[in-house]
Amino acid sequence: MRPTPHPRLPRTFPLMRLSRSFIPTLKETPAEAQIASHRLMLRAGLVRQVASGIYAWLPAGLRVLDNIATLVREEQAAAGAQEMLMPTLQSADLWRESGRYDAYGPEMLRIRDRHERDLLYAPTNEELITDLARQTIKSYRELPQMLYQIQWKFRDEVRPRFGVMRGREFFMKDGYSFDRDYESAVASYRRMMLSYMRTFQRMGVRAIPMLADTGPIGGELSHEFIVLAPTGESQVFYDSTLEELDYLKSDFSYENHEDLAAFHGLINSYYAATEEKHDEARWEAVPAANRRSGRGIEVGQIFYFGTKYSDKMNFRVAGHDGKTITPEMGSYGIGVSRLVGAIIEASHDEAGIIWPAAVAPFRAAILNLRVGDAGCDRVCEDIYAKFGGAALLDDRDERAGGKFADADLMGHPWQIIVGPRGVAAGTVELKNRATGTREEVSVESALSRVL
RNA sequence: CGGGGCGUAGCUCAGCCUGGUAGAGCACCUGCUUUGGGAGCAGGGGGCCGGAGGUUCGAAUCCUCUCGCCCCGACCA
Repeated sequence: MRPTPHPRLPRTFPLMRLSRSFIPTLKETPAEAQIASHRLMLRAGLVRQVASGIYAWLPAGLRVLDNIATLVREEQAAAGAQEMLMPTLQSADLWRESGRYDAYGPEMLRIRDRHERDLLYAPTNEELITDLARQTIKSYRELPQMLYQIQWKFRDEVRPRFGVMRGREFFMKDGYSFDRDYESAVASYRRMMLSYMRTFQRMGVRAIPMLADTGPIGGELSHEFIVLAPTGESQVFYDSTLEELDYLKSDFSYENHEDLAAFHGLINSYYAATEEKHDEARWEAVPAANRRSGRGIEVGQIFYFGTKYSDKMNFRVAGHDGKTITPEMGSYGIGVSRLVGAIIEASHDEAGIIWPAAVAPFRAAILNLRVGDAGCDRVCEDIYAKFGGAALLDDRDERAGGKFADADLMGHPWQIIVGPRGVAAGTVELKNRATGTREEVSVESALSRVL
């Protein structure tokens, strides 16, 4: 049988038979993992730690990473952002221009090549993107521009922890806007914010936008997007209405400035703040039933920073009247690898992960409870072929209990359980991981429910 | 970077105090029995006891140094 591409994945995977797969699940919890998502990622065979804060992504984990990245790409495209790819290793000279080479501190990983030139492993890319923009963009008529990449970054954290959520190497979408003036920059900012809300909603997590500290620039043009997780870096407070808003059904247009302003106003009309910006008086004004508080992990952040980099790096273009103007910039991040951990923190139980369908490595697991039984094998292969790579077939010569436990652990949204009893009756059992519901259904009905 | 802890089989750990040449459970391999929520019996493979140096007739065990990992704090896309 020829490999079939996963319908949603940019990568082509081979068919996934568990008996032939590299998905090393662990019955026991590795000693180094303390929190749920870290434990479950190791146990479900998604990642293996290579060094402190650095992980190898195994086949199932890579699928999740890809699914998240695909959702990000689709929503970035919808908002008009263009994807590109920047190098991880960069010359220190660019960073000396902005002054950040010295300002950044020991979190920046510095490297020296054979010619004794200073390099660094980029933790973010304002310098590089500004350099590319200034080489190319000469007129206000070439603005606005919205560019992004999804690339590995490195921050040499003093103390990496919580697995992939606070690692040193991380996979992140970083985007940058260039605009001719403040008004246009604000529209770019709001456009990204709307795109973020749609992106997170499609992933099956509710990331709450919170006003972040904007430093000397001020205004309401920096937000952090936070998912509740016990291991979060800050205490957060918000109005639960922010969990209910449906941005996918809303018809805010990316092109219409009034729509964008209305959207921004809607978000800011509900209370949401981290510990540092918490305001007791405003909190008291939130209806008691709507108050939500807890630890929160940041999965995205956006900010407008005006001409901070364009000015320092001498990025100028010709304006409408022929005079020189300095483009206004913003930057926009989504922690793709961090989201894998954050989603698990938000969606798991005693038995394992509960994947939201949009990011699950496999839509379903097909459990063959009696490998070698002609009927079971035939039904399983039939179902499996129809999934075209989107399902995982557990064809291992294992006991039923072990298959159930692994399927629960790996968190597939659906389990299609094929046993001799059902096969004789022409049915399979369909289990929903999230609700735990199991029902006897025909093969056709199982397929139509899951596919 | 301050404080604490841990490195022994793929995983979880015992052994270390009181030195005598390496263990358990799970996993893995073979056979038989079993077969719908991590089976049973029998047999088997697998460890430079993180690394280096020292003390000793003898070191997983004692001493020194070193590397790695984890936890608390400060920090944190």
